[in-house]
Amino acid sequence: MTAAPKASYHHGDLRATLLATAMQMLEEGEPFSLRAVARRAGVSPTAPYRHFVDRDALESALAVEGFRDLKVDLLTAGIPTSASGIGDFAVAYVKFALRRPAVFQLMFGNRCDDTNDQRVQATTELHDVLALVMAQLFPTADPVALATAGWSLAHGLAFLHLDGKLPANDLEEVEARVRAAFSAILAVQLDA
Amino acid sequence: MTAAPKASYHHGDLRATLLATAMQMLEEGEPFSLRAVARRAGVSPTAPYRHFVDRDALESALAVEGFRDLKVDLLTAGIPTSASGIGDFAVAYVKFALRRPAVFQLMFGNRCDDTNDQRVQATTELHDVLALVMAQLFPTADPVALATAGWSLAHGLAFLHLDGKLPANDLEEVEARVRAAFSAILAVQLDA
DNA sequence: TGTACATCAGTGAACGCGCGTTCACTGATGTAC
DNA sequence: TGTACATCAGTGAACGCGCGTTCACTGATGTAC
Repeated sequence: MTAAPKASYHHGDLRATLLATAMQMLEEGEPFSLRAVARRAGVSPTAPYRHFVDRDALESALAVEGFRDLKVDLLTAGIPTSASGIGDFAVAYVKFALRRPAVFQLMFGNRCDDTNDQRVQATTELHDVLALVMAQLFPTADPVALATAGWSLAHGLAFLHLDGKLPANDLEEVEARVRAAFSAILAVQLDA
Repeated sequence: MTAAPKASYHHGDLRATLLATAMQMLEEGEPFSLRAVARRAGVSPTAPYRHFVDRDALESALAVEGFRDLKVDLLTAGIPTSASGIGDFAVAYVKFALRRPAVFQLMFGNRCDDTNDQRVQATTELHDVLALVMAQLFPTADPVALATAGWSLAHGLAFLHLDGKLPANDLEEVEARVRAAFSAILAVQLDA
């Protein structure tokens, strides 16, 4: 599985190995640290500094990978072409969060004030795509507000499940709850 | 401001002082640790162990305080009696999160599998209240699903703002976005 | 093609840090007679 | 009311931990002549 494009230097491709190792640790729920990643990659504690300026740089690179993967998951679920399609989209989002909680945390659970941070860029991109989708689905509504709402709803469901505040026994239960939440709120009939 | 009900023992009421100090630190964004709290309270690093079995016990007590305060904030905003009232409720929720991010994190950003954990109890209570509210507002809908949706939407908005994924310059901007999100999604007209 | 040199990926020892927690203690407070 | 004692809140030294990061290094690889 370790793709070694050209076994050139000492290790081969330590940068890629470190990223893969770190991602694996995140997925296994192991506590994450530069030293721990190096240890697991079978390399000295300081070797990562040849490839990442500091711990934050590694984290950032992992977050970028996470955003790439999330994008793939969402596109695989399919761009919504109907109101019910939004449910599939949201389910894909929440499932990603539950399958890779530590990665999701890394992607979203950080201040990242820096406007140049790729994490902020990636979320902006997601928001924009959602707005386009909403504009097509509901031509009469405010697409940006709808995009914010849809995203926030999925995001809230993801985090509440992640943190055990909405208890569920299995993934199907979660999926059903996500769909129910979206259809319930979209179906609301306002009185006056 | 330090209420000393009866100056009885050595300190007076160290437990309360520790809680207040810790809460203050959280609100100031200071890194939180047992030692740091003790230091700031002017007491030896081990004194807290007379009142909290371990670090987690202190955290838990702080979270409980947080939930009490959040409840007060929400009730002050007023139980919604109309669809637009939901917006006020959500605004109060998000404002709490932005005003006291570290406390909010402590309350929600934790696994807490333990069913007896007061954090889980508090969230269940919140969910139940919301379901009652929804049942009164929209008698024909599924109140539990609507409660989940409303809560998740507010929760998502809170965390996305907290983590800088929905940039805003001031509180008013956030408030406007929250209201817009709620009214946009509640106003959606489904086609078929 | 062969040799001398430069590069730079990875090493290993060491630093200072703050943490949670233990332990035996001390000394102020509360209580029994 | 006064004294002897028990309680137990807070102390202070010490532990082991893993962390991020620095530094001078070494030795394999790539390159220029």
